[in-house]
Amino acid sequence: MKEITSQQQRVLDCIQIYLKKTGFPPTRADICKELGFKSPNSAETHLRALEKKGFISIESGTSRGISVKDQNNLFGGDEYPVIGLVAAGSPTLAEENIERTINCPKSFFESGFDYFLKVRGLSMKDAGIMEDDLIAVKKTTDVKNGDIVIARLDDEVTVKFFNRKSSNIVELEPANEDFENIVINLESEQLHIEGKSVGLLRRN
Amino acid sequence: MKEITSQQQRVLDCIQIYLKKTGFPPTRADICKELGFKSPNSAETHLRALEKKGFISIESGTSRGISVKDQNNLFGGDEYPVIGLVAAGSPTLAEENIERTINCPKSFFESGFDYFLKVRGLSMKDAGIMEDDLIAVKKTTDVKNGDIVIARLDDEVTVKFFNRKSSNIVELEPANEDFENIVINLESEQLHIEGKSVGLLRRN
DNA sequence: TATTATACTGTACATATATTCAGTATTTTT
DNA sequence: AAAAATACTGAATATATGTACAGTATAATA
Repeated sequence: MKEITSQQQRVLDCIQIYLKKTGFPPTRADICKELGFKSPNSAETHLRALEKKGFISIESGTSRGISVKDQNNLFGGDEYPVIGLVAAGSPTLAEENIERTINCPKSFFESGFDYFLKVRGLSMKDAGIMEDDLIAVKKTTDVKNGDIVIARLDDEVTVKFFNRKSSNIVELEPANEDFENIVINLESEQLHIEGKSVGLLRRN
Repeated sequence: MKEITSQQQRVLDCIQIYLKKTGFPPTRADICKELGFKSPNSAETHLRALEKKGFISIESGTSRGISVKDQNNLFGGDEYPVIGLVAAGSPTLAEENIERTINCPKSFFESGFDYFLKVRGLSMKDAGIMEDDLIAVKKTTDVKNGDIVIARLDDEVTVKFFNRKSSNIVELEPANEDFENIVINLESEQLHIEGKSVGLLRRN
């Protein structure tokens, strides 16, 4: 980041104050009005200088297309996708699978996570996981017995307790007596671990 | 704040995401592009509806003159206290009752909320509320039958389903067959509704 | 000394953008 | 049953806005 001149600093301050007050960036004319310039080109040249020095970026041809580069990332929030637990197909992050996104601090769930998975059915109800709950999923294949995992068998995606019985046998256990354990022989069947649950979010 | 429709929510989300990504609000055309509308008037009417309902404000004659009202602003979170569900005494926000705080976007749970309550016991397990879960509590006495309420009887604080049987009789119903309904005669006993659950947060 | 950066005024114009009007259709409320 | 709200398409237009061009002047740099 290069040195900034006092006038450029005034323009940068002006942009930030305007943003805070109105919620959107100023036009060239707005900056002129605020700082007493009489030509929009005064603002323009300052903006170009600020862009060149890396303080802002300007979207060409776009009204109010100024964005201040954030060196002070205060909230560290992020948009996390919500993915529907489709019966067939893996819960990829492809756009067609994303129902919506949720803004949530990065460190909201202890180990960090990658996306929310919307739960279908009640197979884990005794673990307190109900229909339409959002499970915070961390993408990993490093799971231990007792972990709640997101597993894929062929094209079926399911949320269950993970339990490795032996080197070749894995059991996926529901938390609902109406459902049966799923026993998988890794020699004859393919089991894909998408990730594990690191938290849960429910909105009434 | 009036009710928002699902399409209006999509538009509101779109604005927030666009803002986060670019640093400035979208135009009508931008919204159309994002959401697949074919006429800028589709975005316009949604924006007017959102303005009328108080979710955004629009500066007339101003390009990208959309600002999201603070109470809906997903960015810039707040610290919310976590209160232990002590067996005796009401869950006040007094400092000695606050275990810790959690940074969380203001409108993380739809209706807004005031604090997190840490759950003790399993009396609501069939409603998917487990030990150590954090219930997002909105302070209100305006509760309907079927709501999950935080109620105080003498010095005992409890989380239960609310069910008004008649003008004088209220039942507090657990979601666990090992527990009994609590029947309260409002003429002889004091029932204090601290608030209701608007969401739940679990961290593994 | 020539060149580049800074710091402006002023005019002009293409286009980005808000916004109105005219329709159609469905759902919700009164 | 009527009215209002929701949810769009499509076309048209006034204006808000970015941006280029033509100048002037001073300070910093090579």
